[in-house]
Amino acid sequence: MLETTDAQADRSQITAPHRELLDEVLDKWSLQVLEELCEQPLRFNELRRAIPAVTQKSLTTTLRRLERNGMVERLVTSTRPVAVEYRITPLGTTLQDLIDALLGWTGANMAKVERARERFDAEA
Amino acid sequence: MLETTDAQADRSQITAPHRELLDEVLDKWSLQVLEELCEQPLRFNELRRAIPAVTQKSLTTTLRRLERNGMVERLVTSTRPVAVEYRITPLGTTLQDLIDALLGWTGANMAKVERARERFDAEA
DNA sequence: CGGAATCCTTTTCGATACTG
DNA sequence: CAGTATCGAAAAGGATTCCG
Repeated sequence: MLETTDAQADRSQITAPHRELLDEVLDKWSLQVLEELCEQPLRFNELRRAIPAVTQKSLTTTLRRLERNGMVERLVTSTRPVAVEYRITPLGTTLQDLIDALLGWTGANMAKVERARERFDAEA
Repeated sequence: MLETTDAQADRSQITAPHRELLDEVLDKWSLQVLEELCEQPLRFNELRRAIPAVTQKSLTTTLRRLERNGMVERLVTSTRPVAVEYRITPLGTTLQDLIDALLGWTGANMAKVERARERFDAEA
């Protein structure tokens, strides 16, 4: 049978909200921010230093989105110059294994990918 | 000690090429294309129909990138109107478990994320 | 059928300046 | 310190037209 059963079909039946969530949580900067915060809570400028390539604007956007999605929480200490600490939430930690798996995958397959790229670029 | 050992540090020591690869392979359309091709080889217009929201331009770009990275292969049959079939490569299939895990994660946590969003939007 | 080429609109982005 | 506001440049995306 070529037709899938209902039980088989549900794997490809991913709804748009699910994909949008992955987009928000797995993008370039989110991934790096989550990596850092999984290790330890950090303040805004500590994150900037930990991820040198990120601009202040992008970091703000990324943190707001992660906060909105419940991945990180923002703790404000009302001292003289305010101190803002970002830390991973329990929900955020559920992503850690997946992120590790993704990074593990790149580590394991990067060489093959680069050879594929060379082949592709060569024939063009 | 706050300093990480060399052994601990390598988890966060992800190089830029690794992240770029994830960006190319996990983006919005790539994810859906890989899902489809993991199930069965498809032709260009079959993919368009399987992913109604994608434009011809975006699909072309996505397929070229996946092909360049060795995730899919492009098979041209020189019939009268050419037939082009796309199929997942062995390297591409190594991503399937990760994609399934990602989709599983969204399924398991989507409700929590939506509640987090409501809380966040409410206090704003 | 499977695109490439073009045009145009729309996000996105970095840089800069300013604020509590 | 931790942002917001603004502006211009750059990149991405959609619609349309054309081609082997």
